[in-house]
Amino acid sequence: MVQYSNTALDRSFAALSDATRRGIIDELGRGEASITVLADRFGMTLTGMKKHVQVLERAGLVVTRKVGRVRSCALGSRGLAAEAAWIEVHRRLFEDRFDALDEILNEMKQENDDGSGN
Amino acid sequence: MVQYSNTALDRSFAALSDATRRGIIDELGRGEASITVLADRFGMTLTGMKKHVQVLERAGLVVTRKVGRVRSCALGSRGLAAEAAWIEVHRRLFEDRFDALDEILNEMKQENDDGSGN
DNA sequence: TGAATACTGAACCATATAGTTCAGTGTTAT
DNA sequence: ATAACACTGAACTATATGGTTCAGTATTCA
Repeated sequence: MVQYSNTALDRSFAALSDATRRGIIDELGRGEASITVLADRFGMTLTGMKKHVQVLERAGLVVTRKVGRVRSCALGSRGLAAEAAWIEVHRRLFEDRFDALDEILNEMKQENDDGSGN
Repeated sequence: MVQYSNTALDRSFAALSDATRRGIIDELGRGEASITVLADRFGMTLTGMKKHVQVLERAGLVVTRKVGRVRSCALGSRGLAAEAAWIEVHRRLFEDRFDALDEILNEMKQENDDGSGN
C-alpha cells in the first residue's frame, strides 16, 4: 500500500483547475492589479474575486499586499517550476507507454509478415 | 469583461489536484492495472477507487475497458501535452515578471549609485 | 467632518470531492 | 449449479468550491 501526499501540488493544481483563476494569472502576467480591477475584468463581485485570489495565494502562485485601502495582487516568486517538473516527468510516462505499445504492435506485425501463421 | 472557459484544462488540472490520482498515473506508467489492484495499492475500497478512475477518465488522462469481470485501466493516448503547454507558457509569464522586477531594482540601484541624492 | 472607495467577514446556496457501506449484477472456476 | 470474484450503483457523510448578498471597517479625498 502506497502512501502519497503533496499538499503543495494538491493546492496548485486545484488552483489551476478553474478558468477564472487561470485568467487571473494571465492578467497578473501583464502587471499588478487590485481586487476591484480583477473583479471588474471577470464580471464578478469583490467577495467572489477575493476568494479566487485567496485560493491562488494559498497555492503560492500569487502574493498580495495591502497598500492603503487597496490590495495589490501579483504573481508569486515561486512560479510554476514544481508543477512543470511533475508534468514533464509524467508526460514521459505516457509517451513510454505508447512507445511500448508501438513495439508490441510492430512485433505482432512482424509475426504476421513472416508467414509462420502462428 | 473577459470570458474564459476551457473545460478540458479544468478537468485535467482538477484530476491532478489529488495525490491518489497522481499516484494512479505513476502506477499506470508501469503498466495496465485493474480497479482491484489499484484499490489494494492505495488502501481504498473498490468503490472509492472506481470514482478516482472515473475522474481521470473524464479528464481524458486514463482509458479503461472491461475484459470479462475485470476493468483494465491504462494511461490515455491524449497524454499531458495540453497541460504542459499551458504551464510552459505561463511559467514564462512568471519569469518575465521577475525579470521586470530585476530591471526596476537595477534602475533604483543605479539612481542610488550616481550620487544625485534624489 | 463626512462621503465615497476598497476591501472584508459572515451567512447562505448549489454542486463537486473523497470517502464510506450495503446490496446488487455479471463472470469465472469448480 | 454454485461459490467466489470483480465490479457497479445508490445512498449517505463531511468538506471544499464558486458564487451570491448584506453589513460592516478602514482609507482617502473634498
